[in-house]
Amino acid sequence: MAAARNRKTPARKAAARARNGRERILDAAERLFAQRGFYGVSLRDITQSAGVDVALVGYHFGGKHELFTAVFERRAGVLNRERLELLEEVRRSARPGAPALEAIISAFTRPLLERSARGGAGWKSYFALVAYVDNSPEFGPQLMTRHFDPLVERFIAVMREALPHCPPREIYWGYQFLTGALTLTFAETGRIDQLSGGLCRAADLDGVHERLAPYVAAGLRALCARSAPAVRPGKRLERRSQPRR
Amino acid sequence: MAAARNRKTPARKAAARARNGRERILDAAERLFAQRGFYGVSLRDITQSAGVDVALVGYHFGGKHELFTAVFERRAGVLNRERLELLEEVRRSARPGAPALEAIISAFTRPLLERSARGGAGWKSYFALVAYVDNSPEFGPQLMTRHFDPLVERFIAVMREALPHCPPREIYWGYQFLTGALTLTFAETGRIDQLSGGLCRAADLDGVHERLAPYVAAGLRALCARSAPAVRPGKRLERRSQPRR
DNA sequence: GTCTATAGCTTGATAGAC
DNA sequence: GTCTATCAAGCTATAGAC
Repeated sequence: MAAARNRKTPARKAAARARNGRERILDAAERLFAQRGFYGVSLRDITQSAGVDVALVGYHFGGKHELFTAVFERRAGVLNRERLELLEEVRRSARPGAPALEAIISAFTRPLLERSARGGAGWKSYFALVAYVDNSPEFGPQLMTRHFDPLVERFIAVMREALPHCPPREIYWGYQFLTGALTLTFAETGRIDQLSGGLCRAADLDGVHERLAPYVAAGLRALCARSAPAVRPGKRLERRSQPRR
Repeated sequence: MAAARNRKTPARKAAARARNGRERILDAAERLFAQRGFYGVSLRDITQSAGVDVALVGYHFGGKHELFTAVFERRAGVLNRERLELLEEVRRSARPGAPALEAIISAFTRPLLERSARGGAGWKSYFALVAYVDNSPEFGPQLMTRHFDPLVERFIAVMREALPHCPPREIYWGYQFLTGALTLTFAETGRIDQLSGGLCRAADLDGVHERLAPYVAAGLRALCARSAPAVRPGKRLERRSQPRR
């Protein structure tokens, strides 16, 4: 046990091989689930693509559902840690005031778009899978809620600081519109390429990143203004002064 | 042939039964495909739920893929006709100027949200199915493009009239964000209910309707302002005058 | 138009050898 | 940890009776 630290003992070799087998199944599953959803892929498709035997899925994960969950969980932690750090950084550098809405939204989206653009094929697939899950009545409520909502709550809390006079309800709606726009982007169906005659490319995630924050920030401000007209200092607010029609 | 107009001849009875069988398959397929996607549902699930035999699918539609397409096509026509009418109405009442952005967006979304809210269970399922298809790398590019993009092009053309100084590229991106927000809304996964602690309800489509147009309009204007700073009359535009940082 | 019956595959899971 | 072998169940599609 004390002998070789950096030589591959049989135990270490076995462990390495195990990790490889397991990871290769996860990689293949990630890619295929992202393309055709949970039911559109068989365990045989996955293990064949991974170059291992079907029975390994049972050994490593239990069953198909557990494999799906494992794929979804694998990258969620890394992602959320970074996003939380970024959020705290944005808060710190804005002190003692509240951060700008654009900075908050950018901290929310940048780690995702950055990885989808330059993190490699695995990350690209992962986000397409998130798009699938987020829009699925079957998996969305369970998986998104469990793995992303704790983080989302933090972001929304900071958004409320940035929009102190805005009813929280408006911020939740604004967040839902944001996440819808974001997940459709991740799906990268290429529809916008065709629609725009090549003027926009679905794969241009940098383009999305620079546009999404101003778009969403302006949208949120419009929702707030709509439900809580700005109170001008020095003038007491007049309620119910809107025209009837 | 000339005899009974309002009595059910054998031929009429058979035709009625046929339409019922066919329509019942379509209804059941619509509901189930919306819940679990194309691969998550078997023809047996569908025909059992419709109370007919599996073989009828082959007779009426050919195969599973054709059934899926038929479900998707069935309501697209009605929808697009109404939306086009609404768009023309909005244009007419704005003449000789261009319509307000909010009015254009509302004409785009209202027929959808209205039917999803009050059109019955079939329509509700249909829009959840659209959410599935729009986010699917497999079906989206084909079905959305074919059945909705011709209409979308009309809407975008009018948006360009409403934003004459905005680069078309920005309008396409703005549209993609709109459609992402809209389709996630249709999926009605209930995630926002839980996230907001009941403050917002996914099923509150009237709430979405009144918020989506101002949100998207403000977002679009922000995108335009960003790339083409407003030219104030009486002052020639200064290009590249933005601060470096 | 509708059903029965069935052909021919593929599916997820698992017992057991190595 | 990995594979071989096998299972019962479910799948789509279709030929043919009514």
